[in-house]
Amino acid sequence: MDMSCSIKLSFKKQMLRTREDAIVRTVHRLLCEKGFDAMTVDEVAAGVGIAKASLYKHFPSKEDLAAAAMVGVMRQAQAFVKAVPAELAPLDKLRRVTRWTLELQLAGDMPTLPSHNSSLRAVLMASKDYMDGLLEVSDVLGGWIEQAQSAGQINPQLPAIAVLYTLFARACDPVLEFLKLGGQHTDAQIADMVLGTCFDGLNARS
Amino acid sequence: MDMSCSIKLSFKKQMLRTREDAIVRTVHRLLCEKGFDAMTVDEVAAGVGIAKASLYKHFPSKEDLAAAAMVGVMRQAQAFVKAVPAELAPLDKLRRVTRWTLELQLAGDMPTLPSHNSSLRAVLMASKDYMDGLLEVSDVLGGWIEQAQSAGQINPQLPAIAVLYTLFARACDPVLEFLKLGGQHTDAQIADMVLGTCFDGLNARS
DNA sequence: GTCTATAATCAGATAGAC
DNA sequence: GTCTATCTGATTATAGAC
Repeated sequence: MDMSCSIKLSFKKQMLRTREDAIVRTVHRLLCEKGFDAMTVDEVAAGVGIAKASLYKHFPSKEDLAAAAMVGVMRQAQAFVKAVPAELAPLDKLRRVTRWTLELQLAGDMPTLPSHNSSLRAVLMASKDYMDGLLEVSDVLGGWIEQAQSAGQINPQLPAIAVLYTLFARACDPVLEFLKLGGQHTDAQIADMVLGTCFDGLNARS
Repeated sequence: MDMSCSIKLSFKKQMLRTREDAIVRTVHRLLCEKGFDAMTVDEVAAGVGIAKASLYKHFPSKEDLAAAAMVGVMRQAQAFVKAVPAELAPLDKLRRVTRWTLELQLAGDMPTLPSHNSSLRAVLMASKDYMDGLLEVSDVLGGWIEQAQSAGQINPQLPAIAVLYTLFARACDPVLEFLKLGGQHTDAQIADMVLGTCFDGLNARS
């Protein structure tokens, strides 16, 4: 008897979800194109094709808009990490994930956030979805790092956390952008150089 | 006969110079503490102890304030590079300069600018003092890089410009900040780790 | 050149009708 | 939930007296 009602509700929910997906996609695109600071809420509204006030019915602040987009990025990362072939050596797993972040940036598909914005950090850290993803990715990578160190593939004298941060930092490495602007190398060459520098260093191998 | 006049002028100029030095010092401090975006012109005026309108008699814009501070940083860099002992191996010269930038950051003495701000970039690139310093530092480092590559100390397969960018990027490496926040290591240890990772890579040496 | 006071602008967020 | 219209606060920059 109330089937029509439940169908209506589900339909409404689906519409809501679709609308919010459209918002998040626009936010993601703008974060990739110009970064958090340069992105305005007006632009987001215009990009989605709705009024700014409507945006605020879905997300309470600009920071929450960005956080929603970052949850999507983190989900992508979780999916990629899970799909890394288990039979690879730990070092090769780390290289694959790192290369993936480099390629995302080179393709213009990596959002850039200001690392010193405290209100943004607060919202990100208050997001359970984001933090769960970040922690899971960190755990998996951390395990690979320790395995690689035990196997003598990664310098065992480095604290694992330092290795983890160094890999995370590749996801916003300004070297990529500068080399790309130079126009002297293909994206693949740039990725190879930065990946090589990260793992092998600048020194010539002895 | 007009000696008193020329003395007065010189005195005035000296006062002007002193005042502008005070402004630049305050700007430098605020750029180190909070970065360009978070720094407001009101804060600069309050820090110097003068009215905001007076600031604008000395510098035409916020960007020019930052540029003046960056000229000072660039002069420091030029002086440091010049003082590197000529008898060192090229690789060791590069390591010294890189370590110096790491220590500046760890000491909280490195200004942070938003790399995507176009108006700021325009003002910086229009500053002859800044660009001259940047070019000279780049030239000297570039020479050392090529020497180190010829001597087989730095990977000769890497384009020199990629090496240069990689070293410049250490001057704003977020890994330093994260490791410092962790509180598990001293500044010296952090500098050692990042310097080692930069030149030797994450891999265990074969 | 320095000040007080104010302009001008921009962007995040909200009120209230529908 | 969506809209138009507006508020609010922050911030860069300037006018004009002294």
